[in-house]
Amino acid sequence: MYNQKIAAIFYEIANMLVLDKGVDRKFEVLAYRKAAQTIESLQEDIFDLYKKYGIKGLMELPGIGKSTAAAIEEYIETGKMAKYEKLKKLYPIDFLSLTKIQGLGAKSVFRLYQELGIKNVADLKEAVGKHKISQLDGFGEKSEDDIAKGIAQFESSKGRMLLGTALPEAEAIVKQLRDSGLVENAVIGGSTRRMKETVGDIDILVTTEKSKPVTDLFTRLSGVERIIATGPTKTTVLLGIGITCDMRVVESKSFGAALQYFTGNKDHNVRLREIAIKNGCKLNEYGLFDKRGKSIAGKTEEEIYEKLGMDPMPPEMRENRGEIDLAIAHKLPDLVELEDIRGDFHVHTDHSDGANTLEEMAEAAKKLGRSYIGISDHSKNERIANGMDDKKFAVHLDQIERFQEKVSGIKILKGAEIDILKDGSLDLGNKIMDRMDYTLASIHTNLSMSREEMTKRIITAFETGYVSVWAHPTDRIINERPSINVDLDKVFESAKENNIVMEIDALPDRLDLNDENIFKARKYGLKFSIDTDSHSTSNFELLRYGVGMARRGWLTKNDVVNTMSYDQVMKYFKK
DNA sequence: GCCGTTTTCGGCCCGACTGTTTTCAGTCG
Repeated sequence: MYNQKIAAIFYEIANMLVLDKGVDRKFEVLAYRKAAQTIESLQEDIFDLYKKYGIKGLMELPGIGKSTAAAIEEYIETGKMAKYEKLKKLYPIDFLSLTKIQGLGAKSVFRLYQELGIKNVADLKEAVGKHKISQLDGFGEKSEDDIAKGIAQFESSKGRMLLGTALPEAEAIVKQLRDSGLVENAVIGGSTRRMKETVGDIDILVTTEKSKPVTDLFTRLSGVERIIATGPTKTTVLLGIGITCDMRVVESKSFGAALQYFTGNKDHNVRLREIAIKNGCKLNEYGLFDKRGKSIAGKTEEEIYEKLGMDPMPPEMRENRGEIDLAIAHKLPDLVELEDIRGDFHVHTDHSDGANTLEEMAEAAKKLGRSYIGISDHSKNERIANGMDDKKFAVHLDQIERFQEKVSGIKILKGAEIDILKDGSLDLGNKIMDRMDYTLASIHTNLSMSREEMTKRIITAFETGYVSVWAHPTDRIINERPSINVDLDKVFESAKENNIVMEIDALPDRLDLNDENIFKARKYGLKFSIDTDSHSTSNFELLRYGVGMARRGWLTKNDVVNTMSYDQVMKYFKK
């Protein structure tokens, strides 16, 4: 993939342009950062995009214009980018790593290079060890100490944290603040509130009259490792789990404006502020203000959006992906909610690799209010997961049938998670599959096939007529394993023809399909099922992460199969 | 350098905290 390489080069160019004296290149710097962000978060390979649609295709990406598109072309065609090479000769410094150290930006990094010849993190570490930094003008003991801590954090950090780790941590912090009785309001903001699959830091917003005691409490919470910055309205700490947490304090008359602002994302907020300016107003975290500086909204998020001439929207939509235009046109979708989900099709028992029995799983699901679950244990190809062959499945299905008869308060569907083998055939015989109410099909082996082979493999499986749901479609594991290489457009087309449901696997390290692919699949008119992929009774609780992802993909209740009743679902799969 | 239902030129979001300073530039979100 060229994406990360090109993004890194653009970030480096931005860092180096910051240092250009004479003209103010502030906006050029911003432009390169924006371009880098776009490419960094692009789901498809920029190489493919360029080969397919050329330079024009590149220019359709947000923040990519004539110059940056030409630079990308140059890099793909020649392996080099002249502008970058030229700047790098002037500044032979690893800005990318060095600026990741808390408190260091391009300008400080450059000064360290000029004064001490520091080019990379190893050099910096050595200089800190010899106490050379505190001797420089403009740096003191504190700076050196902060840099030392920053290096330690840089070295131990593993990038962005899973939402499944960050959200419970954020909830625990909010609970402690609320329980203290010192706050009127304490809520989660930021990417955690938007249910983004990974989180860079945790944002907490508080309203209180007692800023000082709340700040003191916050900095002394058990999860706090050290204080990075603290003032009357903003405090930043490093948490023991390895990410920073910001707490902002505002008055209650600004609560909505602040929550809106700290929820983001950045691009969404920039657009809102632009709209405010066009209306002769000003929007910041304290409120929406008219020409004379009089506050016209701020107490709630809803009134901010309404005064800006649009419908309020759920946090999960706020990514500047067209939601603002829909809100202005009063055409926002009514997103699916956790309470809408009535069942779960992806459930394992101890008959394959689950930790609990069929009875225990059913009981746990019933307790959480699910009205049905589909049991989907592994097929034989998954030896490591205790996968069953046709014969064992026959016994397994018998057991489910007997259980179906005696259990009350919840319905059980007979299914399986069947491997899609290398040639696209399914891992169980038609006869045993005929006994099932539905099937999940998924890929667990031979993950690194070529794009053409993989696409063909999956479509072949779809065309067997025995696949109800495509489970964890892209097979990525966040921060660990990339997606399979597959032409999703072709696969979605085939799924539509063969009436196959796309799964949104709710496991926090999978979240597969993800929001962007859900977006894409939705355009093909596909249906979805939000499943927990439960391997133990406690996993059912993870459903909210899948629902978050579905909402980020703008799904409504109608798009999601497991919002249907048991009878409707049985009818749906029979079809 | 990017972008356009106010613009193909002239804008580009806005504020908090820090360290090392005597008023602010740098960094961050």
